[in-house]
Amino acid sequence: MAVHLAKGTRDFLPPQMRHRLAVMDKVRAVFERYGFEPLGTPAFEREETLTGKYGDEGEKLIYRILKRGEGGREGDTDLALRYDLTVPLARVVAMNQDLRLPFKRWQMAPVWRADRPQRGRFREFYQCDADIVGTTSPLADAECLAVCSDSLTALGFTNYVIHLNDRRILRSMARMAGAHVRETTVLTVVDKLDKIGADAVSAELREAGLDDEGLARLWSILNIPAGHHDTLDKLAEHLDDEGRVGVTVLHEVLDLALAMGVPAERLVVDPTLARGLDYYTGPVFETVVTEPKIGSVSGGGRYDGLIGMFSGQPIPAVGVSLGLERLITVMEELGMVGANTTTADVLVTIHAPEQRAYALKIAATLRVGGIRTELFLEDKKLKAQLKYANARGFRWVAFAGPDEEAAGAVTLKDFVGGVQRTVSLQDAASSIDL
RNA sequence: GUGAGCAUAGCUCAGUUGGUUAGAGCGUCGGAUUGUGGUUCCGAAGGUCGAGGGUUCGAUCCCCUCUGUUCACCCCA
Repeated sequence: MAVHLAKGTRDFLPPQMRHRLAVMDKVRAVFERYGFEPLGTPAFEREETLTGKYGDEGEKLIYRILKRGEGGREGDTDLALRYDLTVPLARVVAMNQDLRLPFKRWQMAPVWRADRPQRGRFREFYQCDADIVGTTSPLADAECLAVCSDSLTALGFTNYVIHLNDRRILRSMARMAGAHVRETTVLTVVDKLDKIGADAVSAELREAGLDDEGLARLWSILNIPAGHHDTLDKLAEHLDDEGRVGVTVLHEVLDLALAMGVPAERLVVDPTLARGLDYYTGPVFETVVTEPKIGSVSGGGRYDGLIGMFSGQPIPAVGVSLGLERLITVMEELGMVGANTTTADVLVTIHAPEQRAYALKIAATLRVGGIRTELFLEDKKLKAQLKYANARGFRWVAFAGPDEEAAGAVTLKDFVGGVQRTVSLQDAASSIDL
């Protein structure tokens, strides 16, 4: 029994797989409702495609693939598993400059990260992405927020909040705190605010080299309560020119998202939201659910410089990514998962070896009639076959003994009402109402 | 990369202050007369008590190492 899964990976048995597919179907329906088109890319990319895009922390988590042959034995790598779906998209856009812009694509696929697994975190997980390439219009940013909100609503979530900020606001904020301190240091510490509290944040920042004046300026910004335009107005008073550009853009994105139907209480401007990925340049956002505490279920933002890293031609883009397993973990905890049902609706029994040919005919007839039909594959008593049907969650059982066969009929039993009736073979499919 | 906990049947867990045949519930399989499920009853299969080493007359139980796993930090979906 020394058989194990690779760390951070999982099998999905039929009940889980059904649920995953149902979730993906709902999200995909939302993506397509907004006009996003499907895209597929390889599981692995050339190493240099992925490196230098995610920042130091992210880069460490990239799975690299050894070279085939001699180089591999020496530890050389030249390929890497995709870390997200955004960088591969940027590569696709750079390689297909005849794409008509704006290009809107969705993609749902596994990505891999060499992380230490824990609750809601895996080494292989699915991202559900929707991105808009080729426009700087804040309409695109707002649409990503709307898609995110609609997806969560479609899945039945009611307790999520999308936190919105802007990379330029964050940069400006760090600058106001003290130009001599590294921006990322400030943002990393600030990001921990809700976890470790204000005092600990101050202590860490002072340790990082912030003086009292800088700290005071920083806190006057961080203490601005999360909200809507009021938050942005106050932010503008404390930031420099670049920060105010971010503020202006967020005013617009916020208005547009609300106009697109994102509920006001599900969207909030949050000056403390920082995002780690290097490639973001403008608005950034992250969705958290208030009930089970489990990181974020979705994240995204604008990355106007990424595609240019591949093609030299700067092409703006913005996108949102939903984490499938995060969504599912939350849904499971909240009891949002539906009942477990079999794939087929009807089980056709084989009454006795003499009726086997007739049973096959029944199954074939039902299938032609569009009914999802499973045939019992073993030689067992009717009782055992019914037990099987019940245990597996079939709603209907079809059986035919010598009497039915002689009459060209079939008996259909509905487990729900416990009633059964015998109908002609032609009428069988239409007699099953689900 | 850092820290802590856990590891007994397919699953969830008991248990032995170290002592002859390690238990339960659920699940699985079979049975309760002739062509009928869910409930009930009866029965069966299934464990080298994570792996290796040590202490001991004797270890599933104590010690060490390893592996797996969970949770937290970092970071993130």
